[in-house]
Parts: sequence; structure tokens; C-alpha cells
Amino acid sequence: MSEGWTEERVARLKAMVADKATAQEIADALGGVTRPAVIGKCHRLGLQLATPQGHSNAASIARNRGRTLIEDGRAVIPVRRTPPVAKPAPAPMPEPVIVEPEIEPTPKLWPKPAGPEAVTIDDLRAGHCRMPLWGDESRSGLFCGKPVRAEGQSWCAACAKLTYERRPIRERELREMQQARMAKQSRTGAFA
DNA sequence: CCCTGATTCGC
DNA sequence: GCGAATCAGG
Repeated sequence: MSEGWTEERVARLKAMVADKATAQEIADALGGVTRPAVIGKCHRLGLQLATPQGHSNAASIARNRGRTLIEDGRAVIPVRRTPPVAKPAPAPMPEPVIVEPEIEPTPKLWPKPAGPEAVTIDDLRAGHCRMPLWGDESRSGLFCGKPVRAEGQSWCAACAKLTYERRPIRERELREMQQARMAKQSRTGAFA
């Protein structure tokens, strides 16, 4: 059932490569082949797929793979990347930018009781959860102050969860379903 | 995590 | 020759 790389399919492949289509797009369009298959075919044909962003030439690839590349008879030593030097820079950030949640915090759960980490706006630093602890009228002026989930974020795990209760949609699952469907089509040789 | 292309290597 | 597995970058 496998079509193999017929002249026509190779022609389509070439056309799409010339059109800067990605390997995935080409694989989807042709059907019956996977992305690595397309890449492998291009490689054997001597075709070069469009380079999306930064990285490009074989030299950088080889370097990145930790292999040595002979250039002009000399071995190119893999360049070591920025190493060890830890990053101290903890927390300047003078003016805390408070991003208001689009979704109102659930009234029932609001305001939160101030924990021991609670801080005033003057003591609010990067890494401090910026969730205000006051609900409406009773402005206590205290912020949650617990450690944020990750550097650069605004809320601690608890406050983040509290804020975004609603889960959007599992895009990952949708994608996987689509891919599974396409894979099945390919195997069966059946197309809608 | 997602995506990308490149290379390797058993088939 | 083929392409899945694996790799590395963004």
C-alpha cells in the first residue's frame, strides 16, 4: 500500500520545500509519511528545508551536537556555553507592576486571610506573591507575599489556582487526537 | 512544554 | 533507500 517516493510525490515535496513549507506540513500534505521521513528524504535529495529562525548551518549543528567538525583541516573545538557562574541578582524591581486578574476572585474565598508572609506594598519584592489580601472596602494594604511559582511570575501557587479556577481546554489532548486520527488514515490508506 | 530541522543507523 | 529514534536549538 505504500506509495513510496514516486516521481510525483518527490515533485510535490520539492515544490513545497521551495515554498518554505515545514517538514511537518509536507508530511501532512503528502500523507503516508512522517516528518522525519520527509526530512530524511530531503537530506538524501540534497534539499535544504527552510530554516525557521536562528540556527542554520551544519557547523552550528555539529558544534551543538558536541562533535568536532573539520574545517580547513582543523578541528573546530566545540564552544562552551555560559557556564557555572551562578546568578545572584535577586530582586531589584523597585516598582511592582500589579497585573489585575481578568477574572474576579471568587467572592466566597475572598479576601484571603493574611499569612505570616504578608507584606505591605513597600516591602513587596520580586518573588513575592502580589495577590492583594483585601477584598473590597476593608483595604488592609497587605499582599500575600508567599514565594511565586517561578521567577518573573506574580502569584504563588495557591493564589494562582484561586485566580484561574477555570481551565481553558486541553489543547494537548486535542492535538494528540488529531495526530492519532491522521496516523490511522495513513495506515489505512483511507482519506476522507 | 511545544515546535523546528539534522544526523545516525538498523532495516 | 528508507525512516524512526535521537539530538539540539528556539
